Amino acid sequence: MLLVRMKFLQLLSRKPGKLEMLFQIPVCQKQFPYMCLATSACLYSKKKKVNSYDQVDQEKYKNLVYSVTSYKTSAQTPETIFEEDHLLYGPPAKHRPPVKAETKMPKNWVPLINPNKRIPLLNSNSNFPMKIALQKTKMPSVTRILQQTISPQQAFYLERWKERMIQELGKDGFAEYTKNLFLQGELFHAALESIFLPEDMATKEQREDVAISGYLSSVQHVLKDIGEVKALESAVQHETLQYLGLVDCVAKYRGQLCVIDWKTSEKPKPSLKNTFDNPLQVAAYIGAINHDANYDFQVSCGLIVVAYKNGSPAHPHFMDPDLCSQYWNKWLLRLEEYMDRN
DNA sequence: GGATCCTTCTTCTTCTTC
Repeated sequence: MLLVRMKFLQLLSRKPGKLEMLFQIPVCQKQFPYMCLATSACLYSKKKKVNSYDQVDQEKYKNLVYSVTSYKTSAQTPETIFEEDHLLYGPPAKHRPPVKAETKMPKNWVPLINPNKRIPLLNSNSNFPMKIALQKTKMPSVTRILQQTISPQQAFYLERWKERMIQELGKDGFAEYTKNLFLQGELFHAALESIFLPEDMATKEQREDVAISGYLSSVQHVLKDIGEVKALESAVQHETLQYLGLVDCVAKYRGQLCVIDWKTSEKPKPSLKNTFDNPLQVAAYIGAINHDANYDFQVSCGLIVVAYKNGSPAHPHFMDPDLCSQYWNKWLLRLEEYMDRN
């Protein structure tokens, strides 16, 4: 045992950054209780007096030392912190098995598709897309609800990322960086809007913006599959569930009517799973449109298009009605959580 | 005209080797 510990200390002195890394306090200390090297030091001093190594659970501490020496901060996740914690302190007193998300159902379930909506036989066959302005109401918005009910795990990774970025860029540098990202997203949206609007309605100053030309070429192959644009940047509200949002675009994608969300991204997002809460956002908009009397149609599909700055082909993630229903249930749970808290 | 709102983004395990 002594040998193992000495080896451990040697290792620490060999790798100068290691000790600091071990003591680095994570952001969400409450949610992810942290192991502390003091445990080991404390044991050591005790052991000096008692001198009874035989009583020590050799296997347990061998594992502990191994876990301490083999983990790096970059590999730290809520799971690994839990694991280390478990190794040190044993199972938590009040341990409940995690509830499976798919078995959890919202208390107040409302269908995604509105069974009572009457669709006119002859749709208002107007050439230009709908654009309803936001009303001033007390209703919470989709993004606000999603932001305020983010999972502890997502919050942990986001906060960690933010801290690292600030360390690298400084507070002002990081603010500048975020501002730029937002601006690109906004410019990209504006450019798409003028592409979809009939020529006479589009803004005259259609100057080729260098900042977003990459995103636009990234999305070219998807644009070919888009038609019959029915709404652009239009406000939607769910009349029974009482939330609102601003829908990017409602149009047909390969013949199917979709709520479309255009995203700009620095990292590739080749799968829907990479888009975090975006599918919930889309499902929320679909439900809202279907329960909003301003719209004389219903939508049952979604599309998330992830565009890239360097112009490489965007990833279109199509959400069929079944997938939309699954995310609709997840959204209802988040909405419920928000409403319970507010 | 100023303040507020909705969005706009950001996360995701690693490596021991030719």
